[in-house]
Parts: sequence; C-alpha cells; structure tokens
Amino acid sequence: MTTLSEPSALLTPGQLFKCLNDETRQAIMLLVHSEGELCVCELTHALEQSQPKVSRHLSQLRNCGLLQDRREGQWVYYRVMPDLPDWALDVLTATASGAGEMLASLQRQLATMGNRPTRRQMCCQE
Amino acid sequence: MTTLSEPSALLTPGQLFKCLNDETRQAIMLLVHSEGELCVCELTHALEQSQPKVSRHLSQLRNCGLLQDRREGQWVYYRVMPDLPDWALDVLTATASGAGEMLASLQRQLATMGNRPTRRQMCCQE
DNA sequence: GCTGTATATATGCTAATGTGTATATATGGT
DNA sequence: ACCATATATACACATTAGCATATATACAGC
Repeated sequence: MTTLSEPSALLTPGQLFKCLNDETRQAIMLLVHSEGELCVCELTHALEQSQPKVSRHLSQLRNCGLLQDRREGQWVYYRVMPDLPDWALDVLTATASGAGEMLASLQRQLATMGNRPTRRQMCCQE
Repeated sequence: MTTLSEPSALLTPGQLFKCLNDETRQAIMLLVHSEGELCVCELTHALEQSQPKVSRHLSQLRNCGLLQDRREGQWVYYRVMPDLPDWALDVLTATASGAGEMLASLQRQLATMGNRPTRRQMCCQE
C-alpha cells in the first residue's frame, strides 16, 4: 500500500540535478524558494527572459514535481512543492548559499518591477 | 592578491550541477565521497562501466575542481577535493541521502572486487 | 460576443553532451 | 629492451536539450 503522506518519493537526485543544471531553472528555483510564491510575469521580469522560455522551464519543473502551481484569475503562481523530500530541500538551501550573489541580483531585479499582481492568501496554506 | 587559502571559489552551483547531472559522474562522486579514496580500476568495477568512460568522467570532475588525484605506482587515486566549499559538500551529503539505495548498491558491487590495490597513506593527509 | 493580458505549447533548428572504439602514455617486472 | 597492467585521450557518431518564433488557450472587462 502506498501511503499518501509519502513525500514525492519519485524524485531522484538525477532528476533534481537535471532540473538545476539549466541556469534559468536554477534561477527560478532559487527565487521561488526565497520568495515563497511568484507568478510567471514576476519571474520573466526578474530573470529578464522571454515569457515562453520561462513558461517552458516552469512546466518542466512542475512535471518533475519540484514546483506546484495554482491559478488565481489571469495569473498562475508557482511555489516549491510542499512535500519535497528533505534532502532536496537541503540541496536547494546549499545552492542558495553557493549562489548568494546571483540570488541577490535576482531579488534586486524583481524589486524593480512595477504593478506586481496582488495575491490573496492561498487557501489553507501559508 | 589572490589568497591561497581561498577554497575553490571558482566553483559555481552551475558547474557542480553540470557535473552531477550525469549518472556516471554522480555515482563516482557519491562513492568517492563515501569511501574516501578510490583508484580508477576500483571505480570501473564498482560502476560496471568501461575504463575509458570512467576515466573521461574522472578527468572532467578533476578539471572542475571536484576531485583531486594522486598517482601511486601504476594506480591513480581520486578523492574529493579537500578545499571544496561547504555548500558543495552539503549538496554531496544531501545527494547521498537522497540516493541511499543507489549508493548502497555501488558499495556492494565494490565489495565484490578481488585484488584491490593496497595503498600507502597519502602524504601528510588522511 | 470582442479585446487585451497572462500563460502554455508546438515546431524547426542548433549546439552541447555522452558514447564506443581505437590508440597513446605511464609504470613495473622480467 | 620487451611485455603486461593501469590510465588517459582522440575521433566519429548519435542523442539530447535548449532556443526563438509562432500560435493556442484561459481569463477579465466591456
């Protein structure tokens, strides 16, 4: 019997590294991890990358089970999958520490965005 | 002036992930990390991969600054670069924890190897 | 309904990456 | 010097992966 509480046991280090191997995906993961939740337009602005490019990487990260999305009106918000195994969270944290300067620069760029969409709290979380 | 004591500050998360992205290199890193030091023939046996393949990945890991090598007679031993930054070691440890079963299987396979070369202690280390 | 904004996907192309095979280099023993 | 073992590298090939562009879908407001 498969326990429902099982954190995404499917995720292997190989899959995680394949995701983090790409610079864009790495930036997305670090920024979402540090900000809690971001929508696609915030990410395209922070990363200064085209929308299709960001979307494609986001869907890849979602398919691998690293990110969770929720739609709120016209916007789709992404956050780190809450049941990510501990070892994967450790990798993210260590990466953030190793890429401190890059993350800081992404946060600065995100801060320059005007008219960021206002979000309601996520149902039953955060 | 560049301080010599500086731990390989050159290593970025991107480089580390590029290395760990390949399954063979990931196995090498995990096994060397857990065993302390291994020579090429031990690795080819444990991974059940061809010698040129293992050697090629080893030289890549050495060039990226993840592994250190030393020759002792006909054998070349590899170990994790001692001045690896903390965040990178954290990634390795987390990976080992996420790939526990795979690592255990590599260790079992290594244990089946007969006539493993006897090594002297490394000069001034270990 | 139509229009604009936000997001997702499909397509064709290019570049990067890994592989096997063959070969080169290094060391030790006879 | 010759041979065997251990390791490294070169080359040709196949596969993968990311990209830009165009297009499709979803939602909000009128």
